[in-house]
Amino acid sequence: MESVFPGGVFPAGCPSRVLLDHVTSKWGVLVLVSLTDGPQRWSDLRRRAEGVSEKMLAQTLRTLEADGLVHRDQKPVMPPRVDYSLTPLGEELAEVMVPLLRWVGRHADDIIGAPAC
Amino acid sequence: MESVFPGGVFPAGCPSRVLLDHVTSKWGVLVLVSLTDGPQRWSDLRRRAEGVSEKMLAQTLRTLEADGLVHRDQKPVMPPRVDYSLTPLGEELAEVMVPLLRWVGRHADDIIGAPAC
DNA sequence: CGGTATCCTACCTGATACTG
DNA sequence: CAGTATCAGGTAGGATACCG
Repeated sequence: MESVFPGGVFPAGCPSRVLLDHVTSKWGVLVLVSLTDGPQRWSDLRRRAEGVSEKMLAQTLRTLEADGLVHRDQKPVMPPRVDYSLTPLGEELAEVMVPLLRWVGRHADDIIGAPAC
Repeated sequence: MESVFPGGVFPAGCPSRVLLDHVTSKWGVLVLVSLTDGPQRWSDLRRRAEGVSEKMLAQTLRTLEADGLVHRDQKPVMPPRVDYSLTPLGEELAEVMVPLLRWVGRHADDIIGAPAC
């Protein structure tokens, strides 16, 4: 592979580092990829991103929403109904993220040494 | 995009989650991508993954080496010389990681709101 | 040069309770 | 249902000093 990031990857404190931290965060990855299956509700995401706490799901969604990657659609009904979905920008990101997740899924058992999953 | 991970992304506690945490860790990403430019020494990596502490660089390299993604080549000379490089598996991973980094680099300024970088 | 060892802090996590 | 608030506890990560 030819040189991709000559002279350092990203400067520290650079916007790229901040965005990278957002999208590669433990729950950011799982939420983004989960949303590739289409709009989902809070409770869907809690179930599909298994293990996420309410606190971290809220925090993650707020960050991704502020970054313009996730859209929050709240219906003014009772009981409340909120749908989360990828924005066009988020879809674009997901397209480069999914291959990474697929690769991890394919090789994880070999690399880590599957403790029954 | 069609359904990619129906019924949840990865089960919690699954090897995929562990490997995902390794390769999407703050410094894991930077080290892996930095090594796409070829073998590099400890001091190179410290400089190119700007901001990494010695502790975290050591920890990150040990994890990636244990996962078979990074190769450590120590020459028995004085002063010591150690070269780190990607294994074939690591190269494969880098190929799906680099598009993500490129995307982040392209959009970071728009999304985060560049504070002079 | 290429690391350990030590300490310390910040954030993540988990549990519980409460609200529109 | 879809969150927010609070607090205790653990762990990832950072700063510093030292070593072969």
